[in-house]
Amino acid sequence: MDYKAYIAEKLAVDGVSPEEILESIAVPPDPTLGDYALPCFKFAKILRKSPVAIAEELAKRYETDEIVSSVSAVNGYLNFQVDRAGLFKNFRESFSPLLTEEGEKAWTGYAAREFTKNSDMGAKKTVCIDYSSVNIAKPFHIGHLSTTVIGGALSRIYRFLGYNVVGINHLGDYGTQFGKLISAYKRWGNRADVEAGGIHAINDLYVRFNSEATEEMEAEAREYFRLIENGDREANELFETFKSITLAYVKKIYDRLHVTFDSYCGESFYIDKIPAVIEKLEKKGLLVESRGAKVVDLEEYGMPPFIVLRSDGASLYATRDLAAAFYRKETYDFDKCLYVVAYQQNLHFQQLFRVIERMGEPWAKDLVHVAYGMVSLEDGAMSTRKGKVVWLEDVLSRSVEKAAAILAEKNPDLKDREKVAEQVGVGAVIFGALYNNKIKDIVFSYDKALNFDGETSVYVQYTCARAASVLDKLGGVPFHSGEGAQLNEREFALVKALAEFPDTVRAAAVHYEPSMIARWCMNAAQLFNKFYIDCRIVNAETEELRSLRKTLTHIAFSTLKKGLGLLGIEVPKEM
RNA sequence: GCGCCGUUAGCUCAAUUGGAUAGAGCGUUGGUCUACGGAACCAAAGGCUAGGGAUUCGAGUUCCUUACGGCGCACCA
Repeated sequence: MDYKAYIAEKLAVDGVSPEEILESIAVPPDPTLGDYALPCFKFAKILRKSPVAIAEELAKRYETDEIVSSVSAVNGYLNFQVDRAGLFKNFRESFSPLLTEEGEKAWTGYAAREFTKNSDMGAKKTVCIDYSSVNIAKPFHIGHLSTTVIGGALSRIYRFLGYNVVGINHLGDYGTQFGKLISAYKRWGNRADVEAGGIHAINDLYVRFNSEATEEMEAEAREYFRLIENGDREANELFETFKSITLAYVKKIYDRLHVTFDSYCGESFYIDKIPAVIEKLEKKGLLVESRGAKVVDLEEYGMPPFIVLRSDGASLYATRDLAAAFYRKETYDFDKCLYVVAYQQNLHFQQLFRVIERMGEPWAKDLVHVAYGMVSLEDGAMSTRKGKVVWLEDVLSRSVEKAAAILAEKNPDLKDREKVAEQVGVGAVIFGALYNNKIKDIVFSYDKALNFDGETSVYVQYTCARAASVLDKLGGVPFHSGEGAQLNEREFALVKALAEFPDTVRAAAVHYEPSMIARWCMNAAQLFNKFYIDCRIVNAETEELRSLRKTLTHIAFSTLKKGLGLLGIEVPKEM
């Protein structure tokens, strides 16, 4: 039920289009004013009457019914009160798949009726999401968290909306740093140490190379990189070893964060696809020589030139991104391609998109840089070389340890304690990374990352555990039919918040902003707790009330669980 | 120097396309347990939305400007 559309349909203002009326309908800040409102100020000029008079006149003309129960004019606003029984009926109807099916099946049914129809989103459209994009031979530090969890959340959100999602991990697997690594390995490393020490042993070799490198060693590194490129067997075997160690390592982290990828095509994958792109650029006459390099001029956009080939003829990161964009368009025929990369690279992506636009590709408009803020430490920027770095695995394990300790104290008899500690501890880290607008910079501190108080996933999970516990006790109580329900303030507020779930999911997708879902979870959980404190559920005064509240509790539990699930956070039944 | 982004309560942050009295959490102070999980709930205090100007019936939100902070600006990724 779209209340705004329903209200707008019954309103007519001379000289104002129905669309404009619909667009103007808003939600009042204070629910006691009404559920929806039409500000009449902008009509004043057209009608040459005061907004107050217009609102009063419209109020007089509007006929209330079983859907909109009352209308009032207040200070130039036309306020509408929705009939509560009717609201509950609609609410119950839209969430009905959750009452008849279980688990994923229920949500498939829900998505089919809520998202797929009457919408230009979803259905059969493909969205590519480039995120996480780890570097081979480098451990996962706290700076990689945002792209991974934002990208992971967007993947789930778009999939829920009915899109075909292609998650791409654009591996950093190409460049002279791998020559350096091989050089360092040959100098100081051996197979046994690397296999035992894993990714950190490899990283140590790389760090050592950088701190001790001489002219001669640099030359050697360049030679090793050349060997990799030319297909030298030993060099490539070594590289593959480093790659497989890295992938096995990040896989464990991805499992804990609940993110998955459909493609691990990294930079090296695009090397042989570069010539075709260069040719295309040349055909369009876009490639010009400047200071020995081949560039695309972007002066008309007020941007520095986009360097395609270095003066020695080698490709750059940007070249590979260009080739990757074409490859993805050809392979997946995406409707949208997202790059979840820190705002540091704003200019790079603006340039990339403009170059593709200048090449005459209409899909240039479908490329989106989903930029997010940077992470620093309390004493300044992170630096791998100076050892000023926070590894994600340490953050996760400390958070899980803390969760385990609290569980041991609060719920010593809990079964699956380890599993629950993992869900709570990892959840808190993910939620912390997704709760604020993504563009905000983050100063990392363990205090904040491991915070379980206040606006955290732990609060939402606890809310769910309470709800689940109540639902257990309600066993055979049937769900409410939806007819003639009387709602008190607490119930009404909760219903309204839960009913906003689909709009929130859509908005999160439109704005590429998972925090909107995190905020929704928090708000809904708060309202559930208020409801829970004030309203008896198991021992409700009447059968009717008991089934009404069970229905509310069930939908609240399921939706909160789904909301957190979209963010990559699991919900234990008990904690 | 040029460009992009940010600045909201003591702290960390919210605030649909411009809408009514700018909201949460943490911290502080004071309350609520013989009802379903106190990791909870209720209440109080706390604001010239960085400064100035403009547009508008109306601006935290749009435009201009200043300050402060972050990021970027030719062969790194």
